[in-house]
Order: sequence, then C-alpha cells, then structure tokens
Amino acid sequence: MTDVKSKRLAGGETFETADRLHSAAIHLLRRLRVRDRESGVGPSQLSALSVLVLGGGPRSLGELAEAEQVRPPTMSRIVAGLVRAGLVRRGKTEDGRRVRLEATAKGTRILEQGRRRRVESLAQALASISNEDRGKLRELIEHLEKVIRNL
Amino acid sequence: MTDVKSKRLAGGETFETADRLHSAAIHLLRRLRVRDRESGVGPSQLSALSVLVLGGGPRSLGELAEAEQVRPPTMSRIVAGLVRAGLVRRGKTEDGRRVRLEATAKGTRILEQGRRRRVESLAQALASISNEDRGKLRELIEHLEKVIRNL
DNA sequence: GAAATTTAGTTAGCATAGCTAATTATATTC
DNA sequence: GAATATAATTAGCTATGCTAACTAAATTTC
Repeated sequence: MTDVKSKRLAGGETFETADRLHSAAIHLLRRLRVRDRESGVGPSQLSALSVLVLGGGPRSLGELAEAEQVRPPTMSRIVAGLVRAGLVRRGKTEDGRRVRLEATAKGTRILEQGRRRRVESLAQALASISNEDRGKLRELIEHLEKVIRNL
Repeated sequence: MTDVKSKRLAGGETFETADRLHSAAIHLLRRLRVRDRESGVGPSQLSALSVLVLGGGPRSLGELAEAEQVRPPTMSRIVAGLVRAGLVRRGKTEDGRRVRLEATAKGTRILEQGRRRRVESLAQALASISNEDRGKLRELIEHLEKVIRNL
C-alpha cells in the first residue's frame, strides 16, 4: 500500500525494511505491554529494573539513565517509584554524590514473573508458525541485534 | 548471562528468543524515538497519524483506538492534540455519533518527513552489516510479522 | 411513537514518564 | 579555602495511559 511513495524515496527496499521493522517493534511491544501491566509496575520501571537484575548488578543513577537512554531527572523519578514499591534499594558508595542502586529480592522476583508471563504470550504466538520459520526467526534476531548495536 | 535461569524456565530456547525479541524491540524504538522527537509530535500522536496516513484513509475514533490498542478516552485526547496541531481534521458521518478522522496535507507531510528521518538512522545502521545479512534480514521480517499477527 | 437501552465520544481525575531549568550536596582543582 | 565540576533531586511543563462519569445520538422495546 505504500509502494508509490516507497519507490520515490531514498533506499527503496531499505526504506521499506526500516519501516516494517519499526512497525513490527511497535506492535510487538504494544501486545506484550498488556501482559506487563499485570505486574502493576510501569513499563519504564520494569525496563530499568531489568537492567539492575539482568545487566550485571548494582549501578549509579547516571549509569542507569544512560543505559535506559533517559535523562537523569527522569531516571530519578523512575527509581523513586521502584524504591517506593520495594523493588530497588538505594545504597551508599565511596563517592558521596553517587547512589548505588540494587534490585531487592522482591524486585528480582517481580521481574522474573514478568518475563515468564511475557514468554507465555510469545510462546503461544511462536507456536503458530512452523518449526523451520521459528528457527529463521532466531536467526533474524541475531542480525537485528547487530543492527541495533550500530544504531 | 541469563543462562542459569533460562534453563530452568519453560521453553528454553523459546524463552530466550522471546526475551531477546522483547529487548531488541525496546532498544530499537528507544533509538528511533530520538529522531521522532524532532517532529515535535509525540510518539502516540505519530503512531495514530500513521494509521490515518498509511492505514488506508479516514476512520472513526473507536476504530483508531482499536488499531492503536488504546482506550477511547486516550485516543480522544491524542486526536485532540493532532487536531490542535493541524495534522488531523474532524469530519461528520451519517451516524451522528461517529467522527470521521482524516489526516490533513500538513499531517501527511509531517509523517513522511518522520519516516524519512527514521530511515536515515536505520539505513546507516543497516549499512554496518554485510549485504548478504541485510538481504536475510529483509526476508526474515516476514516471519516476525507473522508471529506478531498471532500475538 | 415515547421510553429504555445501547453506542460513540468527551470530560474529569489519577498515575507514569519524558523533558529543561534550577537547586543541593559532595568532590575536585587551583 | 575558594572556585569549579559532577551527581542527584526538585519543580514545573507536556504527553500518555487508565477508569468512572457524562452527553448526545441511534436503536430497540413496548
């Protein structure tokens, strides 16, 4: 349906690829968001929490903000919510200005539950395609990750 | 790094696939969001606008809300913003309760500019992988789209 | 055909999340 | 020790999500 315009714009096929990737990412997250809502934790909080749980331990607020591509004040409030909910703990560091942010046991548990719910939905969707296609999809993810690292 | 837990949870590989897909989608959108911000139009407004421009013409508010997986009051406000910015026009239908939402020329132009900016970023990233991999990526998007349709 | 119900959209009110600018507290530099 | 730099927070704006309550129009029921 976008043929007419795609042909005239830079890249042709590349343009279409970018467009479809973008659209696919939007729709994927929109669906999974529904399941994530069950955790009672907002999407940004959940994403920040995942950095602390899966990203290899405690960090400062600034590091977390950078990892999440968000400004420090924004991260400050996200962390405030996580602390209020008992999912993250604030600790001290040698540098008195920096905070040490660490997931609590509860935070780790909540995150793992979220991952499990998410995979339930995705696994169901993955079951709708053939084994072969599923293998190809895994391959896609590799390429996709490479592209994203260079984005 | 998540090996220990992945092995114990349902699906094994499927779990990992789901997880990586989720993560890839998050990071992809996070990067592209930076470019989208240049349009001065919020992400939800931009997404709704794209349905009107690329999704095959005018719709009612309810239809738009459904397409965007959002509740009617939320879409009502998103549309209010688009109308205020002169990107969307409200029209009448036979059914006096329904509104006919249509992108204006300005709305169409803004959306196309956004797409162009987005593809600039993605095209640059796509250039970082080999021609062959890029071809594969293009092919594999279909599988991704199939899975998402079944989500 | 008037009353009741259903449907579409909006308004109101709450929470999260993004931003910039300004403030506070601690480290570092001169 | 004073000036500067850095880390985080606070304040205040906009946007986006929700539910509940309301308005207006269409449909159904009697």
